[in-house]
Amino acid sequence: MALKVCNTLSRQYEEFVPLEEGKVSIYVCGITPYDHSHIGHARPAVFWDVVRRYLYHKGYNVRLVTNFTDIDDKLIRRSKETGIPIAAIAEKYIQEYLECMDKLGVKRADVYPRASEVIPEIIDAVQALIDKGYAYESSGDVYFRAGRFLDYGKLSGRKPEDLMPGARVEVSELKESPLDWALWKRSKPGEPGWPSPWGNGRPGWHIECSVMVHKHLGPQIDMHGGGTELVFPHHENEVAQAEAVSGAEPYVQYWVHTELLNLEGEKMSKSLGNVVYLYELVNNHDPMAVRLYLLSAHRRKVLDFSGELLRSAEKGWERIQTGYRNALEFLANPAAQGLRDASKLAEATSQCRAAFFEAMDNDFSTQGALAAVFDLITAINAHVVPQDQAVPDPHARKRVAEAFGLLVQCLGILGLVPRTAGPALSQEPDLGGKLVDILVDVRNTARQRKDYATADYIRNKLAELGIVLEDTPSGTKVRM
RNA sequence: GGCGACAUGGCCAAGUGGUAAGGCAGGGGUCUGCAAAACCCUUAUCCCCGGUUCGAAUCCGGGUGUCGCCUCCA
Repeated sequence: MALKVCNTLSRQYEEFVPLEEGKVSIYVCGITPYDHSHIGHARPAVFWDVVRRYLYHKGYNVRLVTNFTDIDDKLIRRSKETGIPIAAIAEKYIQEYLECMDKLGVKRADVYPRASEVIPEIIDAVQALIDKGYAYESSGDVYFRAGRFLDYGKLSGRKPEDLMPGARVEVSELKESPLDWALWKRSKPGEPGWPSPWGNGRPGWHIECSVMVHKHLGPQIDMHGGGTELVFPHHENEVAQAEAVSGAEPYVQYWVHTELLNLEGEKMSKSLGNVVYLYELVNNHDPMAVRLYLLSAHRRKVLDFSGELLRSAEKGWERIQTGYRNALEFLANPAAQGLRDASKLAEATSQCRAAFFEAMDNDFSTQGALAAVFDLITAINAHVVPQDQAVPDPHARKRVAEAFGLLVQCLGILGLVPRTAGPALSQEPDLGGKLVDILVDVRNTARQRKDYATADYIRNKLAELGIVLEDTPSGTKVRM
């Protein structure tokens, strides 16, 4: 099967062929750590984590680089307001971001370069652009001459002449043209700066990414990601800078953008006060349910966030885990030798396998892949039944192992990790587990006496503590 | 003003020409002391109007609507 990717540059689905066989280089624009990360930041992170896992599954050696913009106007402003050094602010929010990513099951990137670490490389790139006539110095600032780059506008589909009228571009007498952008900014008093051939200054925003890509991945890369709002001007400018410096074209083979995430229909904005912070979300909800929610729509569609949608994902995630446990318990029990219909389970397994990989190959359609997972769960639950309802079958264990193996593989690619806490607390030697076991015993004794008032009381009280009791033909199950 | 995306059942969401995946919610059943979980059954002709085609949610044209970008932003 061939992987197809919808490329922002061509606006078409293209078969994925890496520059170098067996290797994939990916750069994804990261965050500016001047405040708490919000749910929107998690979308590209989770999406690219899945891409990375899938490419790995397909046998590629994947190298992923994501930056932190730790020099920026917002950080400078924040530092002035609070009196806290820029580096300390950045460090705090970078750590918080990484902790949230860990909880969401996002694997760490191979490199997390920071703008402040590549100042020499940035100065070299800016100098190279000046030398080639693509940039000019003006009162201590250095600007990129947009008009000089003939392909300017090819990524975003904009023509330079369209951008002039009505556009709210920054007007500056220092620029030759309103379209030009700053590669290097002279530091004002009190602002951080680094010595350069043009005086004390700091890098403009766009240049850091091109430089980091070049430094960590080379002049040309396979995939570049980020939110759609970055297509113009950020990525457009990046292309111009990178190709002007290196002469290598295309800078990026596949531009893969993720759509934005809205909050109850509106753009998240601090001024509106409708921001959902990631650390709160991840601490108050099962991070895996959050992850499932983030994967519930294709990356190129706007995703809306609401409590209702999160609850929906939480229920769905519980369902997946129930099926997972169901198969696991069967396999853990050597006496289990029967299924409702072993051949149907086998058939369903192979259909789900095909559907899952077809969806993933189709521009990483995680929602389609999830549909296959849910179908697999349904098949497992329908056929892995209590043994008194099962039909003994010599292939039963093999069939369940296949289905479970596929489930583990699919969840692994999607990065969804079921709770590993055993199905029964009795397997855990801690005091709490033992106490619950005693209560379950007491309750079952009461049930035998038909003392349902006592039985329900115990069940309800445990439920209040988040401990769920389920009576099944094979005994009472305990779930946390 | 320019560029672009999207409009599918109560909510969310697939579908890249052949007769509508999946999740949540709802209804009916099975199971259960009752629950829970699970399983089975059940709810759509795809914004509107034209056109192309044997055949379109899927292609083309025109409307209407929602949203995003063009200024910091995942």
